[in-house]
Amino acid sequence: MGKEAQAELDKGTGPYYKRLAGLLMDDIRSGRWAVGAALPTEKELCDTFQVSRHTTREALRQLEEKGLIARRQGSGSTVLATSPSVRYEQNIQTIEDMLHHGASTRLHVILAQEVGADANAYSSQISQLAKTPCVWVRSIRYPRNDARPLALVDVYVAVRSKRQHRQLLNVETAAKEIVATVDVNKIDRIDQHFSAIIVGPAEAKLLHVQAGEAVFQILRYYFDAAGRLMVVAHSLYNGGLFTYGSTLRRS
Amino acid sequence: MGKEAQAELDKGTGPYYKRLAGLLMDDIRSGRWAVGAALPTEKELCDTFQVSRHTTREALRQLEEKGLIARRQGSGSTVLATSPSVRYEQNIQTIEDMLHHGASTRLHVILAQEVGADANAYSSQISQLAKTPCVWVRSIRYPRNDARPLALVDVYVAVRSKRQHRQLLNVETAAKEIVATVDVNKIDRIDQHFSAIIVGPAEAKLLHVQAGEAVFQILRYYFDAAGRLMVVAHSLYNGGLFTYGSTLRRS
DNA sequence: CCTGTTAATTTGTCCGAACATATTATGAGG
DNA sequence: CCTCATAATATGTTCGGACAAATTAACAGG
Repeated sequence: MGKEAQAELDKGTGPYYKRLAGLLMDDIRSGRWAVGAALPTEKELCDTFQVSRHTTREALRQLEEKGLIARRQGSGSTVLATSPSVRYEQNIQTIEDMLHHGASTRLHVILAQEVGADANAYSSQISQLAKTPCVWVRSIRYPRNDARPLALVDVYVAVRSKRQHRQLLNVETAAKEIVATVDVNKIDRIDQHFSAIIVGPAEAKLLHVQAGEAVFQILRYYFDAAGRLMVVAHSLYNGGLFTYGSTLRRS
Repeated sequence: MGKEAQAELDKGTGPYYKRLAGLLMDDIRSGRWAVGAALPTEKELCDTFQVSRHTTREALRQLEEKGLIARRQGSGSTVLATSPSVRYEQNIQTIEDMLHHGASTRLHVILAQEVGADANAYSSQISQLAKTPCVWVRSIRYPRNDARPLALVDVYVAVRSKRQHRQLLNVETAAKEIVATVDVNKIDRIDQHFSAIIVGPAEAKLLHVQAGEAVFQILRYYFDAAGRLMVVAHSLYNGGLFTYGSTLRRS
């Protein structure tokens, strides 16, 4: 029985574990094992292909890295997908990096207060999803060497500690506290929504643009590893001064 | 000499290879080995920490996966970075996925022609960067069940084969050919630029919106694995009908 | 001094074995 | 029939050894 399988491996080129991984990928793609179904055990693969457990495990590791299978100690391996998902990744060191705000801009907090769940859609989402009080911090972002406002940023933070609460309500320390909350090391997932809208009169005044101008709106939801909504950030960028750029690389 | 190092390992908890990986990460972060410098060889690590080569290799594999070191057969391991870069990734199956255009929209090509390097900024970039002829395909994207145009899409394709050239210049087949060119399996990097602008009269007419409305502009550059610019796509979305959303996950 | 060959070094691949740990199946007892 | 302890199963961790393949260092010859 294992004779033919072993011959199959010998046909290929390169390391055995890669050949085995390739064969298993072909089998998965062709539907030999459905998504959710169990793969043969390591021992069975060893016997079938006449290779050591080390080689088998190395092959399975390849499949795992490609996101094709999941392995569970004591249980076995199951098929997750029939073809490797193509992933593009964004490399960032800080959230500020992502927003392209480094030392080149400065943030001026103009308002920091606690809001109820009925204040607006964002605060209600925070209150409902995070089940904590919500603090609203409004600030204006200016480019360095330019007096014209770059963006109006409304941040809604789910308060998780007394200290955080105190820092957020202080106009002097709110910005720093937000950056600490939206630390890359704490944030697991970011949902982003980009759109173009015509600015309303109130926001236009704050952005120093004429009502009826185009503004670039970014709405971001920050979640931690536990899936808890930490922060909602609503930014309105002066359309003429700002474009958002990002690079996605295949991983 | 190795006694203290071994004791260091025994202090921790969990598998040895993880402890060793942790110790090495600490050392790298603290600058014990500068970026670009060589790590101790596997044998040296084995002797120092009194573990088998398998354990050492597993630890080094962890560092490699985090992008902290590079390993080269015959040469050794060198430090790439002092701290793991935080990476957020976007999972997509097709580029259409990324654009949130599935079966829910249809594309109508209205123009397909070859353009010179002097036609506009995009075609000149194509011609200069890709050093090939450039075909310009203009199309309108409609939502299903809606006659109002969703977007005006100008695509500039670097022509790389006679067949591709023929397909692109045919209004019937251009769309399909573009999708084939911008296949996820061929595209290695995507540069994106988002902005909000006030639509000009010509584009407004095509989008069936009033001049002076806000439109959402996305400019995308698609590069293949060799770093060659394959396609430039310039999209103008009806601001009222479209928002672009994406989810970034930590990897 | 430069060059091409050889030897030493270093990581990559592969095998065999053993025990640890998590999960699942079994079965006795209520 | 349900529950809980036990056994069987499967992956995880770790050791030891051996050879392959790539790189680098040493060296002899021109």
